[in-house]
Amino acid sequence: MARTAGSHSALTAPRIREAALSLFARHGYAAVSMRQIAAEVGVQAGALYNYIPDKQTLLADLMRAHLDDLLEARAALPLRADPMQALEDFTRFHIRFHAERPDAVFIAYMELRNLEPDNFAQIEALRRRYEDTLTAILVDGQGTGAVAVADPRIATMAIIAMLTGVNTWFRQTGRLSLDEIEDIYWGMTRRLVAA
Amino acid sequence: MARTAGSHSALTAPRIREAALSLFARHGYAAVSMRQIAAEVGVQAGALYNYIPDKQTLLADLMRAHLDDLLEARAALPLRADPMQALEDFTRFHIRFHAERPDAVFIAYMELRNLEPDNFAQIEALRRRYEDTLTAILVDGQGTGAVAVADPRIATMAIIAMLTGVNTWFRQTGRLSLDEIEDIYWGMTRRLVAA
DNA sequence: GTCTATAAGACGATAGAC
DNA sequence: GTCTATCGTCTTATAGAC
Repeated sequence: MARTAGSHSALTAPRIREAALSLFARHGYAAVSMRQIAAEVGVQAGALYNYIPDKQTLLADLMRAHLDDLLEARAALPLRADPMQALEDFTRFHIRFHAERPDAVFIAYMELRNLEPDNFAQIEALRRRYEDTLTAILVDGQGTGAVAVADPRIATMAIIAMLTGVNTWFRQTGRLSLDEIEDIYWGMTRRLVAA
Repeated sequence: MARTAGSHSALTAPRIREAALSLFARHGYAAVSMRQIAAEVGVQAGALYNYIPDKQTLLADLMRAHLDDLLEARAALPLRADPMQALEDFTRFHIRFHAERPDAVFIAYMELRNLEPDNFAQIEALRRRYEDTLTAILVDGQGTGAVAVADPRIATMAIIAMLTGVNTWFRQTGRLSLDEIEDIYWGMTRRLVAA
């Protein structure tokens, strides 16, 4: 990890973000020092300030980048016309996307309270936009009669909490593959909302 | 909040726990200083050490007390013989118990990573015992034919994540009462597992 | 662009007076 | 049982050499 002095900006910036993501997820934003991040990258603490204005901005940028990725990946997914097909696509996409980046997911949820008000409002707005894509599918399904839920907004929160919960126990080396997990959760989601 | 000197042990100990619970939930264990807790209680920082050996023990005790409460309250609930009735009781109990103590619930989940290994193992064992009471209901229901799930352990994690998720958005002043929320979630849980 | 050195202050925890 | 005072260490962030 030791580095020699010189110009490395193109490499150092993403390495700082990776180190911070991993350390924040493992120990929490408040418990991680700039010195720890610098040590992981292989520079001295002062050098970090060539890339980030301060620790708070680093955290907010990591969270914003994660939610931007999520919304972009979601938007790239073709939206099938049949509501139950659209819901299946959402379910599988959500599980897979979140399983692939557990550190970012963990931080985006756990460190909300460490955001200053402006940053908090921005991040929450992005999260809400993602939730709304699921609510839209459920409302559409109610229109066609394929979906029957007491309250689409509550069902949205329930489904997202259920699916994101996979991250609390999923390990690549576990007894179930991600494909199998997707199948099981799609089965539960389908029954949860089907008319 | 100012206090005069003297003997207050019977009052001070629970006040320290309440202050720590509230501050840890709001800002996170690592971000809260002993001086902040002391200020909330109305004593100087040094005085806290008449009641707690150190900050880590304070955190572990709060989490253990919460899970002990949870297991005790669950055990006090009569277990109805019919699996779907037992599941309804579990669903309503879980939502109500968790909605009544959001700070403790938040801490018990968010601060696991700040526990030293011994404390972590203890807390996780308690949590697992609680989860197992739900798995037992589902397995029982599979036996009678009332329940059909692909995997009782996965269904357990899915249901608990879904129900605990209420705490991320529920506010006493919101548009739905806790009774209404219980009804909606019981409807979703029932459909999720019903044969 | 990274280094060393440092400013200015907060941290957990303890000692001894009362 | 709580106070004041303090120890030794750590913190974020900056300044100036190279």
